[in-house]
Amino acid sequence: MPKVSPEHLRDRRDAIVQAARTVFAENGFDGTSIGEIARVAGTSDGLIYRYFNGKRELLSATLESFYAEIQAEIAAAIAAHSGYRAKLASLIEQHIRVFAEDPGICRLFISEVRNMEAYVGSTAQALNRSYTALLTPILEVGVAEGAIAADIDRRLVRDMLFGGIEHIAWRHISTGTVIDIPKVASIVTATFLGGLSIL
Amino acid sequence: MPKVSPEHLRDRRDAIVQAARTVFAENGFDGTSIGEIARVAGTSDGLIYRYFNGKRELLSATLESFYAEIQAEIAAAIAAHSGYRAKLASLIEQHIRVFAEDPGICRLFISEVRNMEAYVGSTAQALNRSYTALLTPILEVGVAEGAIAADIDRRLVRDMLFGGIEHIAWRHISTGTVIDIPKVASIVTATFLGGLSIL
Amino acid sequence: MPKVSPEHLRDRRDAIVQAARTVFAENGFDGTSIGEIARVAGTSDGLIYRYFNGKRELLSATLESFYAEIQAEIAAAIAAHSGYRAKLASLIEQHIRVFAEDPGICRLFISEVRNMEAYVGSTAQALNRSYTALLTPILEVGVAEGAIAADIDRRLVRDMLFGGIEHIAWRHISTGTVIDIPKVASIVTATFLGGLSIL
Amino acid sequence: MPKVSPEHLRDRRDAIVQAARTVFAENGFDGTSIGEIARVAGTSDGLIYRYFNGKRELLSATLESFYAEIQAEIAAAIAAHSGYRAKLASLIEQHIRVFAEDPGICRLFISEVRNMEAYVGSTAQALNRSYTALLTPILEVGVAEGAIAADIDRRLVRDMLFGGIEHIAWRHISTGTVIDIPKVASIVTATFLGGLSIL
DNA sequence: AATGAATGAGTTTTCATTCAT
DNA sequence: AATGAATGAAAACTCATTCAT
Repeated sequence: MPKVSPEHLRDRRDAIVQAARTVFAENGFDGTSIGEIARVAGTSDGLIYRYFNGKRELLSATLESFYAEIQAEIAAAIAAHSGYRAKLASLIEQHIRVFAEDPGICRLFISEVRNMEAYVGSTAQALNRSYTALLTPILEVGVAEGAIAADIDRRLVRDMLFGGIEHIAWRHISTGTVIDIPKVASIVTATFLGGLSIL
Repeated sequence: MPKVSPEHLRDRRDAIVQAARTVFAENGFDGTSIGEIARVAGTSDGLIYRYFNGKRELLSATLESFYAEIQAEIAAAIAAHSGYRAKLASLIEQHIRVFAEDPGICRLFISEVRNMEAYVGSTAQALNRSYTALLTPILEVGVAEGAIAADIDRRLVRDMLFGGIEHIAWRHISTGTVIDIPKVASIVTATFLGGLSIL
Repeated sequence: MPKVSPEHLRDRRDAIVQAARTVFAENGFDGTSIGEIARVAGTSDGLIYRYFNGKRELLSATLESFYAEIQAEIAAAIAAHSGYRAKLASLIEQHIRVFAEDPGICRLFISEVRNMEAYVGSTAQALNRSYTALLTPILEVGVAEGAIAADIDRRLVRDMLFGGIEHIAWRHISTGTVIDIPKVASIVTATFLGGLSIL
Repeated sequence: MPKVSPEHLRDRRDAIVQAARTVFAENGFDGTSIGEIARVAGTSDGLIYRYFNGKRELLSATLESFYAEIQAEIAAAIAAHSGYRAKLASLIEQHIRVFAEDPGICRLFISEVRNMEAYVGSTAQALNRSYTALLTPILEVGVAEGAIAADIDRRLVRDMLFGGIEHIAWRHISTGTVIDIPKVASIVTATFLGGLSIL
């Protein structure tokens, strides 16, 4: 008979992850101390080590939580549209929105995650793969529609698209200018639609 | 009559910058200690502070050295071609090459520099701006040729292009796969040529 | 239910302050390293920063502990006598005794505290003010008794008295000669009684 | 045949001492770096070590220069008056003036010199002794005049007088209030005249 | 004589992590 | 399960001093 209910444990864990997300986003990985996270989460330093095997693992969990949150959301948005063009437009707009609305995580991802010692094979990488893989079925629809060449390099497109958006978002974050999401989304969409099309 | 020849000073400085470039590239900014750089440069910790006002300034100098090295090179490559399409293809190929050939700096730039507290207005930003600005005149040629719409958002294109390439390069770096530069360059070029074209 | 008893915490803190008192007194503020204090206190460097926000604050705590110790003692001695002359004599003798018996702190106070960047408004200043203020009511008694002019500059007297004693004590400390407390006290007392008297 | 004239050497030395005086007075002993003194003196770090065997010795030279400057001055002022009372008044006023006009050195002396490891037997001590010894002949005049008891403890009086003035001056320095020299001097003088007198 | 580059020891401070309670 | 005291290993940075030039 556990003194503490599983729900309680789950809540504790969530509280820690939530706190970590806030603080990591604000100060970056190296700029964040476990103590600060504990303070924000309302727990003790030590407890964090019961739930996570160190700072790095907590970062993974943080990103996992972030991706879990956005991925379903974006998948739904894509599913709500039909046709290659509309789906692509939807993905681009949603993705820009995510970066624009949570610059902290955006920054965290850019500056820390890619750098993770063991990025290859890491949870973070898997999550990112899974996330960017949202693009693949859209491309398949495009191929099926005959709008895109069948032999297109899917991963290359993925990189171009997400990398481009990342830079755009980052520029706005770092200069502090507001991003006009629909407008930017439509330009990016048009560029890629044009670039990928079979003439 | 200086006691130590200017060449000597210059060499020392270069050695430090070179060492910093290596170590920063390997371990990132926070992951690098001045002591490690000193060790690699064959100097003492203290001396580094004679040449640079702290770690941050050393990072700036490192990036400066990197950009100085590549910028002229790429500018020359672009100048060697005429016509919007050829120039753009040249820029893209050269840029991919840079990232592919110096993954360490690539990673450093991605993971640290963007994050610099004072990125806006920093040396690093200025250098990067100056570097990516290589694209602008090419776009102007495209506009002049009537291939690109005159009201195109230059900065957006810049972000899309360099961001996309960064991601492509990063994927190869992080997965350890060799990048087929000419092939990737041609795909990227084709995509952008298509995407930017006035139909 | 704290994991560590409050007594333990208190003891730790006291041990650190005690150690600091010893080492500061021996080597002065700048001449003392946190590491040395930690060694003497039997703790680690890091722990000291849990109890005090840096070296300066530890110095404050050290002086606080010192003043707390002597002030009540001297106040009691003064209260035990009646009449302006007897009270003044008592204060002077006790003060000389303090300096003579704890030359280290005496030296610390003279050489470091006065110099504290933010002496004005600092804890140290407040403590010292509170301590030297022991003289004021005695002077009031003297005025009431008609022995001292009512318009006497109390602060000036305070400075003359405590400054004079400080020098006397210091000379003995620095030359290593034993101070004959009753004798010196009686001379100083006589001088001030004479000097302050209304003829 | 020296390339550099003795005058030049002397000037160099003086420039260094002068610079040291300024900087030490401003920042204290530990707060001053040789480099800073060299910068102010317009020389190199290394040269200072040709003239002085280290920082400590430079401090000694600095104080020596200071005392040499004021001692003759005060001695002259005393000699200009006759009679025990007038001479004492003159000494007190001049001494207060010195402290009030050069708070930096005052602070330096208080905070650093007394603390010198080898204070006893040090140059600094000798200088201070020689300086405060200006009081002794005045007391002898007082004894000769029958105004002061012959068996008075000269050193005790010395300490009381100079210590008292030091505190008064320090209070004004640290609180930033202007000291009314003639007024303070007259009060101090009156107090000591009263206190030392044979009734 | 003069320089100032070079050293390297020393300092304060921070923090991930552990573990007794 | 939870705490938070305790550790100890860095790490950035400073500076007195030396010495080649």
